[in-house]
Amino acid sequence: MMNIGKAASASGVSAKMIRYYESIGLITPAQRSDAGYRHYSADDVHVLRFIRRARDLGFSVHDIAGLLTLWRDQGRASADVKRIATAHITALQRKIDELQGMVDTLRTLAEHCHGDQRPDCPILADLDAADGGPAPGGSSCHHGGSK
Amino acid sequence: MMNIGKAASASGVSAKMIRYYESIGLITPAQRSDAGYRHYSADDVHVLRFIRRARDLGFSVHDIAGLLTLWRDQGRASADVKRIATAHITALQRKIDELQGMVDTLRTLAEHCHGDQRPDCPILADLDAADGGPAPGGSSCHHGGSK
DNA sequence: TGTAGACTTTGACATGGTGGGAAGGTCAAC
DNA sequence: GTTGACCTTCCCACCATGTCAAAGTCTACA
Repeated sequence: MMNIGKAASASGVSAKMIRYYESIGLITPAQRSDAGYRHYSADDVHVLRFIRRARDLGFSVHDIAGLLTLWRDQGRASADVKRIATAHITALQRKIDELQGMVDTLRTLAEHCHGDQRPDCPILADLDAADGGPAPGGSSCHHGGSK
Repeated sequence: MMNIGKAASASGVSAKMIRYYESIGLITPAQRSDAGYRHYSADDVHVLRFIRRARDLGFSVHDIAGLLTLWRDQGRASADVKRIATAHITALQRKIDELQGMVDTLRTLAEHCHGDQRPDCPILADLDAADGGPAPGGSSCHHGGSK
């Protein structure tokens, strides 16, 4: 049995996060010493490592709760685990695509920006009037404060 | 001149966010009517659209503050704009790589998970002992609650 | 036995950008 | 004059994590 600091370094989960996970019910409340110190067994640390690994793979705390339940359930169907994982993959991929879209746009804009002393800049021009709507007070650059 | 709701729909920035941007100093405080209602000009909406576009490209509010300053500065150097953009591209790419790493790992694990009624599951096995450290209380699966 | 230092406890507050809602004031149309 | 749509400010929530503070506890050493 070890204190929270030891459990933290052994699991890679900070003491703060261990307390947090306990507070939201992701892990069962730790045993306490007479003085109120939390005590952790090697098995507890094992659970924390599981959580840490799942977090590293980007699973939300909500997902991890599901994975932990399945992990502990000897009669689980691997299909249930796979379902959580594939849903997560899909979400991650969607996020990646979104970010990639931003990068693509920005790269294109940056490529066409000469990046020197001159003020002319396609990046700002894009931000200025990307929607093609009316650009009141001057078309692309030159905005000396609208108020 | 229009009220905040109109400015919101015209710019694509919610009224809530317009007030927030004002509160953090990203935009200058709006003019007020006698009753205290905020009033926005077409130019103000233009600024809001600029912000909206930059947010869509994933720029942080901090970055946008810099971009707005440059936008308004007729004597700016395009190099300054490009610097912000390329730094942002780098950050985005780092995030993408991180997420892609997660996806790659998860895809590999999911591929090897038969996903049927059987409990055996490489995804859980990975989470269980990914660090290769001591797995106290039983190696891979079978954890009927550690407490 | 005392004490120093490392540890633990709870609690509050911050992050970032957004949404929701409550309680109350204003405006426009009818 | 009333109704309904709008506006105001203020507070709370998210998600996962960090920081800091005040106070209590344990351990090792003199």
